Amino acid sequence: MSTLTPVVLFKALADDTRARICLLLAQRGELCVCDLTAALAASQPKVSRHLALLRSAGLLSDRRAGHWVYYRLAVTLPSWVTEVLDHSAAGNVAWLAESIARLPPSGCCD
Amino acid sequence: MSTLTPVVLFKALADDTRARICLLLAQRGELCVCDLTAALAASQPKVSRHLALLRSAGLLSDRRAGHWVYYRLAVTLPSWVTEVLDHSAAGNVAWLAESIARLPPSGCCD
DNA sequence: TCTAAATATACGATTTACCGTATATATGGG
DNA sequence: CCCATATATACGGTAAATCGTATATTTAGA
Repeated sequence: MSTLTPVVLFKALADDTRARICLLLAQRGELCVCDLTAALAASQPKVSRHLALLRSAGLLSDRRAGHWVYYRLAVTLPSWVTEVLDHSAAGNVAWLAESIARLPPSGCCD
Repeated sequence: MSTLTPVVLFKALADDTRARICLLLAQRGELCVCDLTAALAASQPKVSRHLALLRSAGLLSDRRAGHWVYYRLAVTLPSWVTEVLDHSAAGNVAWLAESIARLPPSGCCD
């Protein structure tokens, strides 16, 4: 796990899929892979690959519950990272809404 | 000039040279190309190329004064972008200090 | 223990990003 | 005008990122 310098963070977020995942999680707290796959309208391997990258960058943590794996922002995140994510999410509500609209109303795993 | 979505911003910052330029400017306000070249210990074409990229992304504005060209963060920046830059600069003082240390004490153009 | 569903990884192929070097442009002074 | 300085751009070449497709892994339940 490398140190979370500005460049490391920005590289991690420098992709549409990953930026949306992180801002969605900043807003929603926790989502499972199938929710994210739906929200992003992307293929499952694509989403998984990007989740793995974010996880190994130290940005996300995962939790398995039965068939499903839930992702959230890592709790140990430096405060400046949290600020970056929160302000980015707050300042781009319309942009994020495109993905939120595709989220199953009450989660995909009912 | 494209719209400044999260990904566009993060891509712009996803490079050591560009991240340092932007955070230096967030902290210092205005710097000329030769100052930046010194601070980053990088070649002049390299710095110029990255400055051009940041300028055409709408992040920076430039001002010519005689031989020198001064760069600063664009004044029209959305507030969430300013927040991202300010928090990143504030949360990475030690990382930024490596570059600050190379800045000529009173600017390169005396 | 066999199967189906959810998620993760592997592998090439293609695109994109970055760099060094060379060259162009602009500015002010002699 | 011509020259020196500061800055910008052009051109390949190389490295890195991303993707689609195929396959592996994990889990719960019949």
